[in-house]
Amino acid sequence: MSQLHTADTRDPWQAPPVDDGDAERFCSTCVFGRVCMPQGFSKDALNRLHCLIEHVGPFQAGQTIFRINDPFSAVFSVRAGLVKTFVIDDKGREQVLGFYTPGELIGLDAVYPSRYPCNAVALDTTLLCRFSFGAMANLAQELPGLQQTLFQLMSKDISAALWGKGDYSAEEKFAGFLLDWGRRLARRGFSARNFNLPMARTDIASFLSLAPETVSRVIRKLSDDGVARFDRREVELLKPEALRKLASAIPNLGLD
Amino acid sequence: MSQLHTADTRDPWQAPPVDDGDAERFCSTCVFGRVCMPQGFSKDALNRLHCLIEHVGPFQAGQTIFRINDPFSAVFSVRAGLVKTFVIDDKGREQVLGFYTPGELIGLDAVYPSRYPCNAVALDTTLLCRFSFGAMANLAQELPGLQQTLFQLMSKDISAALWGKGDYSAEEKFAGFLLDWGRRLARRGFSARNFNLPMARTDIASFLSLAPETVSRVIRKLSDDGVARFDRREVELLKPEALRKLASAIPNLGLD
DNA sequence: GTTCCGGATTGATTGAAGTCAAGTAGGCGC
DNA sequence: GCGCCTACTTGACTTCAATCAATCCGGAAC
Repeated sequence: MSQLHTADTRDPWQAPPVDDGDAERFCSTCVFGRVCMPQGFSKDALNRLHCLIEHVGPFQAGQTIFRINDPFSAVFSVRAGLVKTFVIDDKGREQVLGFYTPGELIGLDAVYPSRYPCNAVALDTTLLCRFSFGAMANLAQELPGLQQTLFQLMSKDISAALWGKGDYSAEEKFAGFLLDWGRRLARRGFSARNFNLPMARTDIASFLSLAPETVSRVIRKLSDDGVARFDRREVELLKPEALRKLASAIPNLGLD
Repeated sequence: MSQLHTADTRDPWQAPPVDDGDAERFCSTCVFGRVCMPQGFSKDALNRLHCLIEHVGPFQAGQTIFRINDPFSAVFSVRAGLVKTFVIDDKGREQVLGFYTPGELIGLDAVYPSRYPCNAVALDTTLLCRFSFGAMANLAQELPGLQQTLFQLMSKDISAALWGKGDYSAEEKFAGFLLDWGRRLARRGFSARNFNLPMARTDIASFLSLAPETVSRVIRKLSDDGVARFDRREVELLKPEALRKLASAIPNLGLD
């Protein structure tokens, strides 16, 4: 593939590393923020750390970041955009495992089998930071803080994976999803009341193990009840308390 | 509480550390086996490692090992017996999160919040190894192999937590559960065809997000179809292939 | 503007599993 | 042995969400 394509269609993996001076803007909300940003680590360590981080992208909506069974070598932090991970079951139906918004980390579940256990695709124009896991682990050998960060991130992912286990009504699941999404955006300084649900209804439905029609009906019901206002993919939570009450059936498993 | 009770009712936490020379028997199947057993580590490291491992128990069936929100300091490896972890939702209903059979590790999901995110109780007379996580992490700082083991175990737990996510029929879920349980027993050298399901039907039901009645009916159906034979809690898989076909709907997410 | 298309919504019907209620069977203490 | 208690099973009925089928709507291309 030629390098002379437009920026939008070139192979995202071939994009040159960029230093666009946006560390403040992006890295401050990244889960690795405290690792990458110059505080607490020696200049030497930081230099080595920066050598093992690579900016990749942009990926356009629909482009694959990794495929199930690809050999594992790196985890990815979302800098901008949106990523979903999913598997395909034996009947060809897609099961969405997670959505990743800027600041969140993808791929820690691939460490053990040394292969990615799922597929990851961009749902929107997406920029990523690629962290070589082997190099990270080596560095963690010398930096207790980094080791601890990795342990914590992985531990958190266990709890996150357990989220929603149990049989809950469609309304409870969706309420929990809305609140969770708002909370994650709020971490980056956005409103937790007024936000965008940038993924397709079908993907939300798959993630919650519901039919798209059911999601539609739940949205209708929440609108009718005045609990939230939906306009296309925009959401405004009018009665967060009502949502919290609905979602309270779902245990939180140590997620903040 | 007096130390003069019978062995069976004394506080399990007060049991003195034992060196019953059973390392070969128990530790060889433990997930930490290669860590605890003298291979690849210096004598010094091993001594320090053994200092941070404590044998606890026996816990009798029904006894609590830790409670949700207890401050986290250690992970536990099951030496003998059976443990279940669970949370209680806001309506007082129990959601079982996992069962742990000898050789398996409990508590890695507690690292991040530094509190246990669930309860753990013994379902049978249970012996545990208690590993101080802080001490482990310190040691991992010097032993790359130990650090890698911890990363792998945590990564595996992420995939394990994701198991069964998706909407599957009661029969598919139960078939997957049977095969998974057999596989885990097989790791310890037991038969994967002929084994015991030592937990209550209610607990299996909760784990699979089914009603106990539904589990009963699925068992009945599998019996009628000649797929497996059930006698009380004993199981014999007569047509493992049929089970595998049923369970094939559930993606395996990198579990062996 | 008009057309086309895919995602989203709505309605009608079905079906799998939950609930409720009753009955059975082991295991244990006496 | 007997009774009791708990776990499990079975049957009848209900319900929530899936499925099937028909629109609807908004955005992109022309």
